[in-house]
Amino acid sequence: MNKINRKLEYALIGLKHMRAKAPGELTSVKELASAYGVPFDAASRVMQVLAQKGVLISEQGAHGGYMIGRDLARLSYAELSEILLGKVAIARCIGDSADEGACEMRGSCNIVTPVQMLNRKINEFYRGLSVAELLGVPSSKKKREPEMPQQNFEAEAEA
Amino acid sequence: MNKINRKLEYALIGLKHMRAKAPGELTSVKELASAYGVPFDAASRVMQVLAQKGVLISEQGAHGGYMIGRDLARLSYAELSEILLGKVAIARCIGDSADEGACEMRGSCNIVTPVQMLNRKINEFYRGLSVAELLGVPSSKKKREPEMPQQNFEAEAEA
DNA sequence: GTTAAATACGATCTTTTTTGTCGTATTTGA
DNA sequence: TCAAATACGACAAAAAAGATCGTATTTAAC
Repeated sequence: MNKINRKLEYALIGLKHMRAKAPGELTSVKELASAYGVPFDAASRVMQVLAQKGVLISEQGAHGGYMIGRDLARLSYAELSEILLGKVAIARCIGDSADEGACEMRGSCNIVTPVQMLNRKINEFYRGLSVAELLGVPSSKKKREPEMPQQNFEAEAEA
Repeated sequence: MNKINRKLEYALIGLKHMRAKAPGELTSVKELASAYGVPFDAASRVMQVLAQKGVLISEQGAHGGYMIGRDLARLSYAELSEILLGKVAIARCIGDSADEGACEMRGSCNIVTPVQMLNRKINEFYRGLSVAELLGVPSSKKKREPEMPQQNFEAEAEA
């Protein structure tokens, strides 16, 4: 669950759109659909999930809509991804505890450790990347370019 | 194409297995299938592709098989992934030139830049990570004592 | 109060992607 | 000549992703 899929796209599109608005101003899904061509139902579902998790705040009824409910500088890309797609797992053998035994080759697999390490590195990177940063800080603030955790696969193995 | 899928798994499993062998010693797909439970046909095709690209060297005929054909320290994970899955693309709008216009939302999309930035970072990371490193360098830490018995199939499994 | 516009959400259908299998040809050592 | 291996195109099955439908609920405006 690593690739940016439609859910994640719709989330980012919506968040970027809403971030440009005045505080308290709402955005309807219809607005997103007509502005970006995203499918109404699918995008709607994504916003609902984000609202459940507090990333967005929803107002029901006529003139309802969504607005940003959390400081995006304190929302990591990892967290956003987890909300929509579940834990960041670069392969089957990683997954949530539910899928833990998903791979039938466990036990005879000789690459469990490498895969786990790679997954950990990706995770660290995603966790250190805020959604605000990803979307591009609109103000004049200096943007910190987060780097992938560099090399040292062996060195950090026991960290 | 970012996630480790079966193709990449079979490739890594095979490479790790072959790396433990003496120079010139061949590994048949049948051997991989019985040792790790990987499906013969699927794994076979992966090895064929790797052989076409010079990562492996194939010997046909009876007693044939594959052996490593390139220094894995100079083969990046990015390159391996590209051979099997095409260019590393974290979203549709990135892809190979063929898929370039794959996303119908281009033109109205407000997150092209963020997605490209993220893709670039991932790419850099994958490009700086060698397959040797990923599989765990069997050097300093795990230096093998002078020539243990060679048929160490089971010994390789590290799960 | 009725209506219109919006979110809420379960269920299902469709499409796409991934994965595995089959059939056949070719190579090569014994 | 046979057996064991790679080579490879074509197809089938399975899984995942994505979109849509139906209905309920909320709320502002009239």
